[in-house]
Amino acid sequence: MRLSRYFLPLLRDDPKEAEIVSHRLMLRAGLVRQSSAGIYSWLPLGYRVLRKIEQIVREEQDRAGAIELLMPTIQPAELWQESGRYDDYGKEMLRIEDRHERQMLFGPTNEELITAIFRDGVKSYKELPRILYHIQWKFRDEIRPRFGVMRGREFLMKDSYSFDLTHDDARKSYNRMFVSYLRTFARMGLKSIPMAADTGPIGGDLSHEFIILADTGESEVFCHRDYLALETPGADITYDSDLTPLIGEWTEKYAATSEKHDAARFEKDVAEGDRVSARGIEIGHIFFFGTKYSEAMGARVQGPGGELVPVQMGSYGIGVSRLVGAIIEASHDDAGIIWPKSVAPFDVGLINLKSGDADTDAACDDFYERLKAAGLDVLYDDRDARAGAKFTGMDLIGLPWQVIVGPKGLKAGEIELKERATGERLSLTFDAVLNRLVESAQEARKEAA
RNA sequence: CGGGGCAUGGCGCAGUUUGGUAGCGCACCUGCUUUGGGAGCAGGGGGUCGCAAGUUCGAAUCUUGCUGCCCCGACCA
Repeated sequence: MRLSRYFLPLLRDDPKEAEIVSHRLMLRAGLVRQSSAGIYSWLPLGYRVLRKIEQIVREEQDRAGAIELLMPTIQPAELWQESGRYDDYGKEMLRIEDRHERQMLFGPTNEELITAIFRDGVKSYKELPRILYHIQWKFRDEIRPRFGVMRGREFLMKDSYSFDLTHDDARKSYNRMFVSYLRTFARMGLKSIPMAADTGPIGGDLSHEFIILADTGESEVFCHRDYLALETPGADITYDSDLTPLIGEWTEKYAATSEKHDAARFEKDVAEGDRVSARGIEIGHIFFFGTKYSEAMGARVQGPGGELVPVQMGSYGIGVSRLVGAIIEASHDDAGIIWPKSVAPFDVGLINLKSGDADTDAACDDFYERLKAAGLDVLYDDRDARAGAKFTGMDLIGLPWQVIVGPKGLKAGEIELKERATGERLSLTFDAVLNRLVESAQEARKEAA
């Protein structure tokens, strides 16, 4: 993409409403614009990141055996009256009346709708287990939206729902999602820690929040230091195998959010030097809630003995749009964002240091085509702007690699390759730069596979 | 929802105390000179000062009401 033809409104100054770093950088780097409190438009660059994150989530859901579908944003009130949550949910639910004066709502979550779909489609235990998921916009009319997309009112969420015949089977589904979450976040360069959590209005008795540590996190969290060094399961994980030992490894030591925190136990079970108390950002939350909805809504199947039993259910959420902010919180410096390669909006930024100079233009145009032909996503800064402005802008938007082409280097047949994360700059030939970038892309693909 | 604050061009701000017809920096447009980490000079475009009512010869400025947004707290992917 040529920057001269792109839509990338950068801000030089910090907008005053943005308090935390991810929010500031998202506005400055032209990722989002606020529409109203807690509601954002995703500008082209931000939308690219959002889609990359969404795709990783999707791939790891699919790998874990979940099946994608798509439910609507607008739901009928009756379903929620069936489950009893129409009244329970309170003002956080945006209620809407259609032209026939029918009560509707903008879905804050989808347990009711998915339970209704499942109940109407599945009658036998032979069709279990199933995990269904979708990635769809949700609306929760938060009392106080803040922190940009981290606590918006409208947000993109991946929500999965598991259906099983028995409690034991349901636990297996829970474990699948547990492991897939570890992998999902690791692929985005995030070190997530599963923590015992409250179930809140979703209900149920088994729940983990997936937390990344960050000073700007909304909640206080406590855990054993060992979790920070635990290795994420690889792509070769077999979801059909017994995941219990793996789950054990990730849950045996102390880890809890403030709601579930037990200071006495923390001090007893964890040696002083191993105690981590920090702030954290919740990026995923999984629940097992048994028959809470299937009972209320009559989602029953026939078991092997012909008996009619309510299905055992769980639900599993990932805040996709929140992750954009969370990743920036975890990966930035004074100059701007540092995107992990897996979610970067473009693989590489190509900087023409002297637009208008025939030789430099020709070299850049040619290399731009070569990079694209090699399968790389390139943002080519071909604007007629000064070098300094281009450097600053490119650092701000945080693409993993920068290729810097100017008349001085060209005389020696060399261009520069700069790695955003380390700041390391190398003078290399065009071919060497191309090779390195292709290698980097291949490595990234290998990590994903 | 309780407490606090803000609203003036795309962004950041001054002007409001003491009413006189809107200004600065950046960004944007034109030209010239520049050109490897946010250039210089000159010229230029863009704002019914959040909305409404009131006071006044005259309101960004005073009064009243409303709205939007931000921050702290309780609640939440």
